[in-house]
Amino acid sequence: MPELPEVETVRRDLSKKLDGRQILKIQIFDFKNVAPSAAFLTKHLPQMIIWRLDRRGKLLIVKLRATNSKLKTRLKNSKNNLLIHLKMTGQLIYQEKNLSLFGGHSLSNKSLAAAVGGPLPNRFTRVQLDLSGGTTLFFNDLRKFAYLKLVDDQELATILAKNYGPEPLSPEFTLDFFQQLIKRHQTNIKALLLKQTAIAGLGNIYVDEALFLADIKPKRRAKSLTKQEISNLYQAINQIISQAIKYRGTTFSRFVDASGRQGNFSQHLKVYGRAGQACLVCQTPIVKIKLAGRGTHYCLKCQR
DNA sequence: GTGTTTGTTATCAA
DNA sequence: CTTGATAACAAACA
Repeated sequence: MPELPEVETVRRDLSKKLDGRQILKIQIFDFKNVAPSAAFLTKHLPQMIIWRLDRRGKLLIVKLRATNSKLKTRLKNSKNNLLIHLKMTGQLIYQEKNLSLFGGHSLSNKSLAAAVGGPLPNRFTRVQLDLSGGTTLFFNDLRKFAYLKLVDDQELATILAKNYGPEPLSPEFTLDFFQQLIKRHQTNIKALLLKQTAIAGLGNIYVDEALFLADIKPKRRAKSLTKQEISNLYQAINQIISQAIKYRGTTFSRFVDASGRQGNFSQHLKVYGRAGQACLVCQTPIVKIKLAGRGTHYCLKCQR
């Protein structure tokens, strides 16, 4: 379940590998979640150059540019932003020329094979991009939720403005903003933190972790939080997100980085996935309930 | 066969 | 109009 830290890990990895590379060929094996259409991408992506990778919340933005001036003119107001959303089980895996991740070299191991699904391309590969220098980018997705969408600058601006609130660690995410956001909502605090239009980037894992760190029960009405609690939660969110980025994200089911490796933050999780196990602070068993339609983990004693 | 997993959107109610 | 709550989607796994 890639959330902000996982997408940021992929963005940083891929940025080093992809910046300046040319797209030579695109093969689309699954057409369902490709926009505007598979035919459009197949026609327009080849020859484009990847010049930068951006991210907004959980959305990865591949900035493209044309290779020659003729093409540039034609594409001036054209679709040169490739949006990639990994949703639940999407993966972007980069492979060097003649160097399979499974070819018996050092990275090859069982957990890697399990998370990726075997040598690439495999049955989970939805799109394959052949790039300059003999390199390849595989877009894998077990469940078909993840998508690719090619848009122009105008569409991109609209999408970002409409769907994404400020994100943790950004200048826009101030304590003042956070206090006002929380005060004007009646819903439970977990549902609010999950809402991307309110705050972009948090998902189920980091919401549970941040609420534990701030000693706040997920079911609490947002409005009922005291000024001190809001401040604690604000700090908890920033701390969890920056730690998770530092540890290259959390692998719970299938997240892998651009080299197919799992994230290291899993071992730092304090409540997510620990139902029935002792709270690391007070030893009370962690409970699991359903809230906002999601599995929700918390400590009955620590979180009020 | 059943229940579980979650990011996001659709839908409906107030 | 906004806000809130819930179902639905997808596919594999225990």
